[in-house]
Amino acid sequence: MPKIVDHDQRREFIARVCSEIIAEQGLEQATIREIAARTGFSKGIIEHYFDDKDHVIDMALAWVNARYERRERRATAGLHGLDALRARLCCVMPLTRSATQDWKIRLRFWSLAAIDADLQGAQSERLKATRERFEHDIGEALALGEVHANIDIVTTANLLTHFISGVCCHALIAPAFYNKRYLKAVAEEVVADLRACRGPTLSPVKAVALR
Amino acid sequence: MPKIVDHDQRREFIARVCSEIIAEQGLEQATIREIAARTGFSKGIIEHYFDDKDHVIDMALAWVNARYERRERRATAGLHGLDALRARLCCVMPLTRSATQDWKIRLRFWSLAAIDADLQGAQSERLKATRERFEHDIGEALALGEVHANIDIVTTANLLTHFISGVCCHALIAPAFYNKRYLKAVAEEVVADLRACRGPTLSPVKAVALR
Amino acid sequence: MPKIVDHDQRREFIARVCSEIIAEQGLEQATIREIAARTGFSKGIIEHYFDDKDHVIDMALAWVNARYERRERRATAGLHGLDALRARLCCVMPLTRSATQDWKIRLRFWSLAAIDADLQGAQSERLKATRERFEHDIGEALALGEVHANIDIVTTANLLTHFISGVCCHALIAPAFYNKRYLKAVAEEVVADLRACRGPTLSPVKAVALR
Amino acid sequence: MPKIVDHDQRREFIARVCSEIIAEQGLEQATIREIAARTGFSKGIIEHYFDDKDHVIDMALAWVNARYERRERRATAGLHGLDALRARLCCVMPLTRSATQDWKIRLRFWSLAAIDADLQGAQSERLKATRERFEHDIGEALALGEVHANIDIVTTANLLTHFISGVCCHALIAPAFYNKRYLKAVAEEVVADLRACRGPTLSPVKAVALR
DNA sequence: TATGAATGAGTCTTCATTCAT
DNA sequence: TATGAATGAAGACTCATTCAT
Repeated sequence: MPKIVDHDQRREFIARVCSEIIAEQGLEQATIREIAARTGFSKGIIEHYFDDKDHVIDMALAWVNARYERRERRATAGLHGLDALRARLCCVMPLTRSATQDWKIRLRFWSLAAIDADLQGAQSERLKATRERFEHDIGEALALGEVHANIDIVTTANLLTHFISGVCCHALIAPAFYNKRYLKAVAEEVVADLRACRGPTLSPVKAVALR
Repeated sequence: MPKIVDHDQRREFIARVCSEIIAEQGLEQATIREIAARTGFSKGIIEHYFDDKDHVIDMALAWVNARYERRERRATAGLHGLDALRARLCCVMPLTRSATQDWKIRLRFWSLAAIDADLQGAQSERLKATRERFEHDIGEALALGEVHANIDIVTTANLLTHFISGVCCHALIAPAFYNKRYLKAVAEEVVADLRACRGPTLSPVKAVALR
Repeated sequence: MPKIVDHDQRREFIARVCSEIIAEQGLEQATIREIAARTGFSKGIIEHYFDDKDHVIDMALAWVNARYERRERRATAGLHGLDALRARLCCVMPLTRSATQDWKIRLRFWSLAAIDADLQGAQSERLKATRERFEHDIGEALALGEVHANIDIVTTANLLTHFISGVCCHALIAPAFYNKRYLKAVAEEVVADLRACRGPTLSPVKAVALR
Repeated sequence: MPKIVDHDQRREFIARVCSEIIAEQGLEQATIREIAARTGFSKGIIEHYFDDKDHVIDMALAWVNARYERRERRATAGLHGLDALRARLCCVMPLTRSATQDWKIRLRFWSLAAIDADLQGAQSERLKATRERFEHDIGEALALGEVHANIDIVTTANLLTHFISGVCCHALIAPAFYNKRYLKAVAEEVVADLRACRGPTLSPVKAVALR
């Protein structure tokens, strides 16, 4: 019998390494050669566990998504309403190495989906899922009386996703300016504004605190 | 006697064609061969006018930016305050073919800048310039008494850039959901909210109109 | 105590599967991987029973030849003279799935032997064996008085092999034109011509029947 | 201006070299690398003149066919009837280096067509063209009174192609036995038999001469 | 006996770049 | 000024083979 190898585990390892390459060096640098070099395997072994390169990339993307969801579940466990929302925002924002990697990868696939309609479905789904988690939190907040009774949950969640995506993108391309302190303050203010029943973002009048 | 050729004009032409390739087929498809094919020039001519491929890409990006600024100047000419802001928002949003191309290209370079610190400077600068134009509009709006006297101009402009970047990204990757009607409504509501002195986005209470 | 395995039986099985791959997909598709997949064995098992891939191919060819001879023996059992010859012709012609497979494989090895003198010996031998079986039939026909007394057995057999090889090749590459009906008619006419003591093929004068 | 290169001439050169590789080493050895090595060009230059490898192979095959037709036209120029037929037979048979190369290549493509219906069309056409040239010769022979008035031209030509293909195949795989002397004798006898109005092959009674 | 993990050579292809003309 | 001929490196992928278990 040959060496016993857990295929799923081995695939997950390779997918993880691949995701790191994508995050650090870009999708184009995630070549079979580079993946082999960083995993310590030979080139041929990649084909042994995957159908082809696309399969590796797909698995890498899936692994990143799974890691994110695991992290988010852990971060929001036991929390409800605006507390859960705050945790969720902090989890998605590039405040940790993992979350930053996520955004680097996400941005690359967004840029692909923007020019390839075939890829829009998956990204669209993920966007929708994020919005629905926000809706869930806001719905709970409404039930808990944390936000104004007339709040429009779906629209608020939608606007929230826009705002968060934007600030995260900006944090990636101008990290010196939109640093972690800034992101945390944004998250806090978003929640505070929702609590004050104004909207999913900062009030321009009292937003001085952010600067 | 050599043929008289307007270097700048020819470079601009090549840069424009290159930008179209990037927007339509992606940065990776913007090969010397493809650029030569679509310009009708020979391969050698490309590097005759440019140092190397990177130079062509850089010029293409510069050309796109220049085109955008020209378009924005024209759209906001003669306008002030919130009127100028509204025009500016509609100009940046992917409501036209040009603006959509801009975003496809922008997203690709954002995804590059996210993993390459050397590229962040330029993107950061452009982000700052956008914010400052928003600040300019809001400042005028303040002077005109269109917005609340206590508004924090810089922060408001910042948040506005986040929000707009996010909604535009989403419009690119889920164009069926975040379509032009949606974008226009968002622009209108943003301006209305500012006028109502609440913030750079929709009020969750009355946001029903968007759905 | 190791599992008891009939080596020869297993080798024959693998060789047979290999021959099917060659006939259906071509020699180049007869890879270790494909053989393993279609036998249900692991890749390693193949070389456990064979020295290397060439060995498998050789055995596959031998198996095909053995199958053919078995079939021919059965088809001609109890027959003599021109009756045996007719049966032999019908047996070698691509009238059945097996015989068609034989020719597909034969043609491939002919094309190899044509450029590799090392392979000509085996093919030459097989050609000679076929000719000798034809000689045997014609010799019997002569003894039975079925053909002209002055017939040159060796030459007639030789010409017969040429003719049959040619028509079979053509049937393989233009099966719509040279179909089974055509082949059967050819076989009948060949025998009839021999009986009429003219030669191993059709008389051009009365050959209308074939059309 | 770059070095002036006649593309067609360069392509023909490469195609010819490719056809030589196929004839000498086999279709599988006709790799880009080998073609580059034997032409003296770098690998990339092949792509410069051809779309891809298949294009090279196609051109090589076309070149071989064109060379054959040129040779046949030259060999039969000014000849008619059985004289033309004799010349044609001697031209197609592997009596020269070129004709032998033709058959090595032909055999390989026959072996491909045998398992790939998509390739049968072209081979079928070529077979038909050969048969029609034979028909033409026999038709002339008929008009000249060289053959029996009742001869069935189409069938005779068909049988002739079968016979010739067979003997040529055999000459390729058993060249020691079916050597040039043998082939020439076969050609002579075929013509003699036709003239004697028996059939497109040797009479078994007097065929002793061949041995 | 049997498995399949692992390797590395070889395939086609694409591409940026150099340079002679 | 302009062309495109030519090169070589790097990409994904396939495969026979070796070998530890």
